[in-house]
Amino acid sequence: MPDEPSARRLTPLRRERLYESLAAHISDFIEAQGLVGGDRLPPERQLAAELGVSRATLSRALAALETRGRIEVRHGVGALVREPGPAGGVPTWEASLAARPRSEVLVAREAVLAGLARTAAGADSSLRTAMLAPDGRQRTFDHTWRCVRRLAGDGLLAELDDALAGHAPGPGDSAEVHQRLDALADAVLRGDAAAAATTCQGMLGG
Amino acid sequence: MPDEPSARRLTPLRRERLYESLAAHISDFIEAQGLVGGDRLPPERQLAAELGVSRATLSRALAALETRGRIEVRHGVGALVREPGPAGGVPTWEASLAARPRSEVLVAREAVLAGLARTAAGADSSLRTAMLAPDGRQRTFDHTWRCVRRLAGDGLLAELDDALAGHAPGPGDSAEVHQRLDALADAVLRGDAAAAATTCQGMLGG
DNA sequence: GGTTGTCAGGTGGCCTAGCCACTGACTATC
DNA sequence: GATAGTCAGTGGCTAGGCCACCTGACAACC
Repeated sequence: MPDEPSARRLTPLRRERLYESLAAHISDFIEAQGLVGGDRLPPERQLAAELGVSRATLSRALAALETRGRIEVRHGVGALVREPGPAGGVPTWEASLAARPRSEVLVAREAVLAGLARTAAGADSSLRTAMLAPDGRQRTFDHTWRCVRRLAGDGLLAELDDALAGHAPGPGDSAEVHQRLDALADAVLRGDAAAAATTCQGMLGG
Repeated sequence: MPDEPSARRLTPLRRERLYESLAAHISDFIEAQGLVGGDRLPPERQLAAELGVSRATLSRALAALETRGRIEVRHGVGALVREPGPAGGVPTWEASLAARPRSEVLVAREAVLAGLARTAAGADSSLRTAMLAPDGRQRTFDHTWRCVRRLAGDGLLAELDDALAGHAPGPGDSAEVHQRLDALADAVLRGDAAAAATTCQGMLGG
């Protein structure tokens, strides 16, 4: 099948919804008027009339602006322009983590570790056995941890772990760590969620 | 102006809009039904009728889910579940949390809770006694939790808790929760970090 | 004078009802 | 077989309305 004429193919023309253009328009309006944090936008009824749209559509545009952090809509009060937070806008993982001392990141990751271990202990029994059987188990943090992560799936905790791992390295290969890893693996293997979580506590911070 | 009674000051009680709860509800529904990328949600009219809300409100909930990247709404087609991909750009707290089903947020917050409880148990002994003495202790989740949070300080875990709390409410006031809260408070009071953390496990998810 | 209670006006939240625009599949037609 | 027309189902948007909420002013009370 020839698929090369993509160069001449028309793009699907991503139709923009009215309330989305409206949101952009209002955002421009905020800037043009020089409105700053705390200033109030005109009431919905008036704004809708001036813009020539229904109040429902305008309201959706405002809701969109709110989820983007540009304004704050309060029942009985109105739509308030929001001061762009530190580093302009919505906080990102990176910004938050970079601003914290590593000790805090370690504590946080430890908590995430415990949560993941707990989740892993609740995974399917045969899966746990296949991945963590005592024989052939490698006692490095990275290996054991990969197994636990695999068992725990890729939920929000996993995403957190990824983000945190970039700002705080795992432990080394000391005898104490090995002991902990064995205990962790055994607890997960047994399906003992509480024990698995407890084992993780203090694993990184010493 | 005296400003010290901040301890007794009530929180503004962030009211949740119907369409926001609805969005969370639908997100749960997607997960419960095991819908994956490309699957279609029921049409708006039917969904609205089943959920007992107006179509306008339901539509707003879907719009919210769309801006968060959980679904894609196409005119004339329907609402399609989106595969949770990297989805471009720097990940923000909001985007990451909103794109996840509430169950995952609960699990994550539980892990954070355990970490904070553990930290609180390591706080200064006199502080712990002052805040969590058995007499005069209020057994609501919010109150006990505020004390633990205060004891744990405002590190990265606290920031995480704030972010997560916005996307998954705490537990109610059942007898089982009260029992857990008592156990938690006692563990923190004793300075038993492991017990404090263990008590938190399963507190939110049941 | 300061405090407290009341109330009306303005605001957003949500609803009902409906029309319009878009999409996709089906069906004649050539 | 390919094409064009048709149609049912879908989301987009509008109009008008009621309700819950917040605020500020004002009156009543200490």
